[in-house]
Amino acid sequence: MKRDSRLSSVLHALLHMAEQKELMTSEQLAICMCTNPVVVRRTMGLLRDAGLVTSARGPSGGWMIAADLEKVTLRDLHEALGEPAIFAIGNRNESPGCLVEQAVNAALDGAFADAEALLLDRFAKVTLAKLSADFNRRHAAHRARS
Amino acid sequence: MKRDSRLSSVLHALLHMAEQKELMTSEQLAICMCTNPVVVRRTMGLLRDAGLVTSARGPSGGWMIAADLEKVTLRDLHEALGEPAIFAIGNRNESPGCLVEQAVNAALDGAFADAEALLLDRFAKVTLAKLSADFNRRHAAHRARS
DNA sequence: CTAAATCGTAATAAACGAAGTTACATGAAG
DNA sequence: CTTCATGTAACTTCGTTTATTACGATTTAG
Repeated sequence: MKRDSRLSSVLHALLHMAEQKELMTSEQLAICMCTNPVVVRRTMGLLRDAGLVTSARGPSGGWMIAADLEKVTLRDLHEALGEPAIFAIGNRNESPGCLVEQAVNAALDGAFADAEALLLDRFAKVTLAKLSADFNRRHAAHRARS
Repeated sequence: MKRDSRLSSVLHALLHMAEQKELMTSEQLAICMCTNPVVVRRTMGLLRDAGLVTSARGPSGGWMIAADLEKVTLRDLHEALGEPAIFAIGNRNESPGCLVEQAVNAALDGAFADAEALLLDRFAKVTLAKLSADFNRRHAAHRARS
């Protein structure tokens, strides 16, 4: 099953943007996200709609973070992306009248709901600022080694 | 995103098999799983490899549950199906050398691992016997209403 | 005002995986 | 031996996601 890696991708982009604190074009972001400019605009456009970044057109245009790094969490990003489905496994739900199916669905749905709640809770606890700090820690360690 | 509903499907099939305690052919199971016989053999074959069901060829052949309903859990079924990916969201993991990516992955991986552990734990607590009992409860309630 | 750079977005193509289908081989029952 | 059912390989179909193309809209520089 193919995974949706947009959350991972926009995090990558946002941290890069946080580092250099300047406008970055879709083209530049496309390179660091291993994709192409149109896909970047499509994805970053969702973040813009959520007020997390701003975009500017024309020469010297590009993308910039518009929110407080301390306040933006992974959950905010997940929501900005349209809350894509979390699970790759799910119910069949093709015969809702079947009592067997109802019993099966009841058992599975409860477990999935709990796991989803846990995941979203974890997401809500990670801010961009924490990730940025983590990156800087790694960066310092990396420089110290070399 | 398209979901893998095989776990749901085989549960449906197994509960039907548990009800009638007789051999069921791939054709019969295909009908109650809303699919076709070849897909049933493919999927049930995985359960057979795990020792959960047996198959018999020839006239009067078919599929039968081979394990104790009290002992088989959803987790066993999940494993028998090859432990398919649980999450539809994941890391990009295309530039493992990038320190930004490492920071992002570390944050996401921890959250996913915990949610997965919770889900599998819940799966391990649901036996086929419990599901069957739940079905019978619903069945009784349904008959009482009509 | 014009030219160049950049985003915005629709339309289309390509890629991929899952499921469905066909075909035929294998084995068991009577 | 004939029939019925599974076993499995090969192929096709389908749906979704991502990539690409194309062009419009907007902004800056000179």
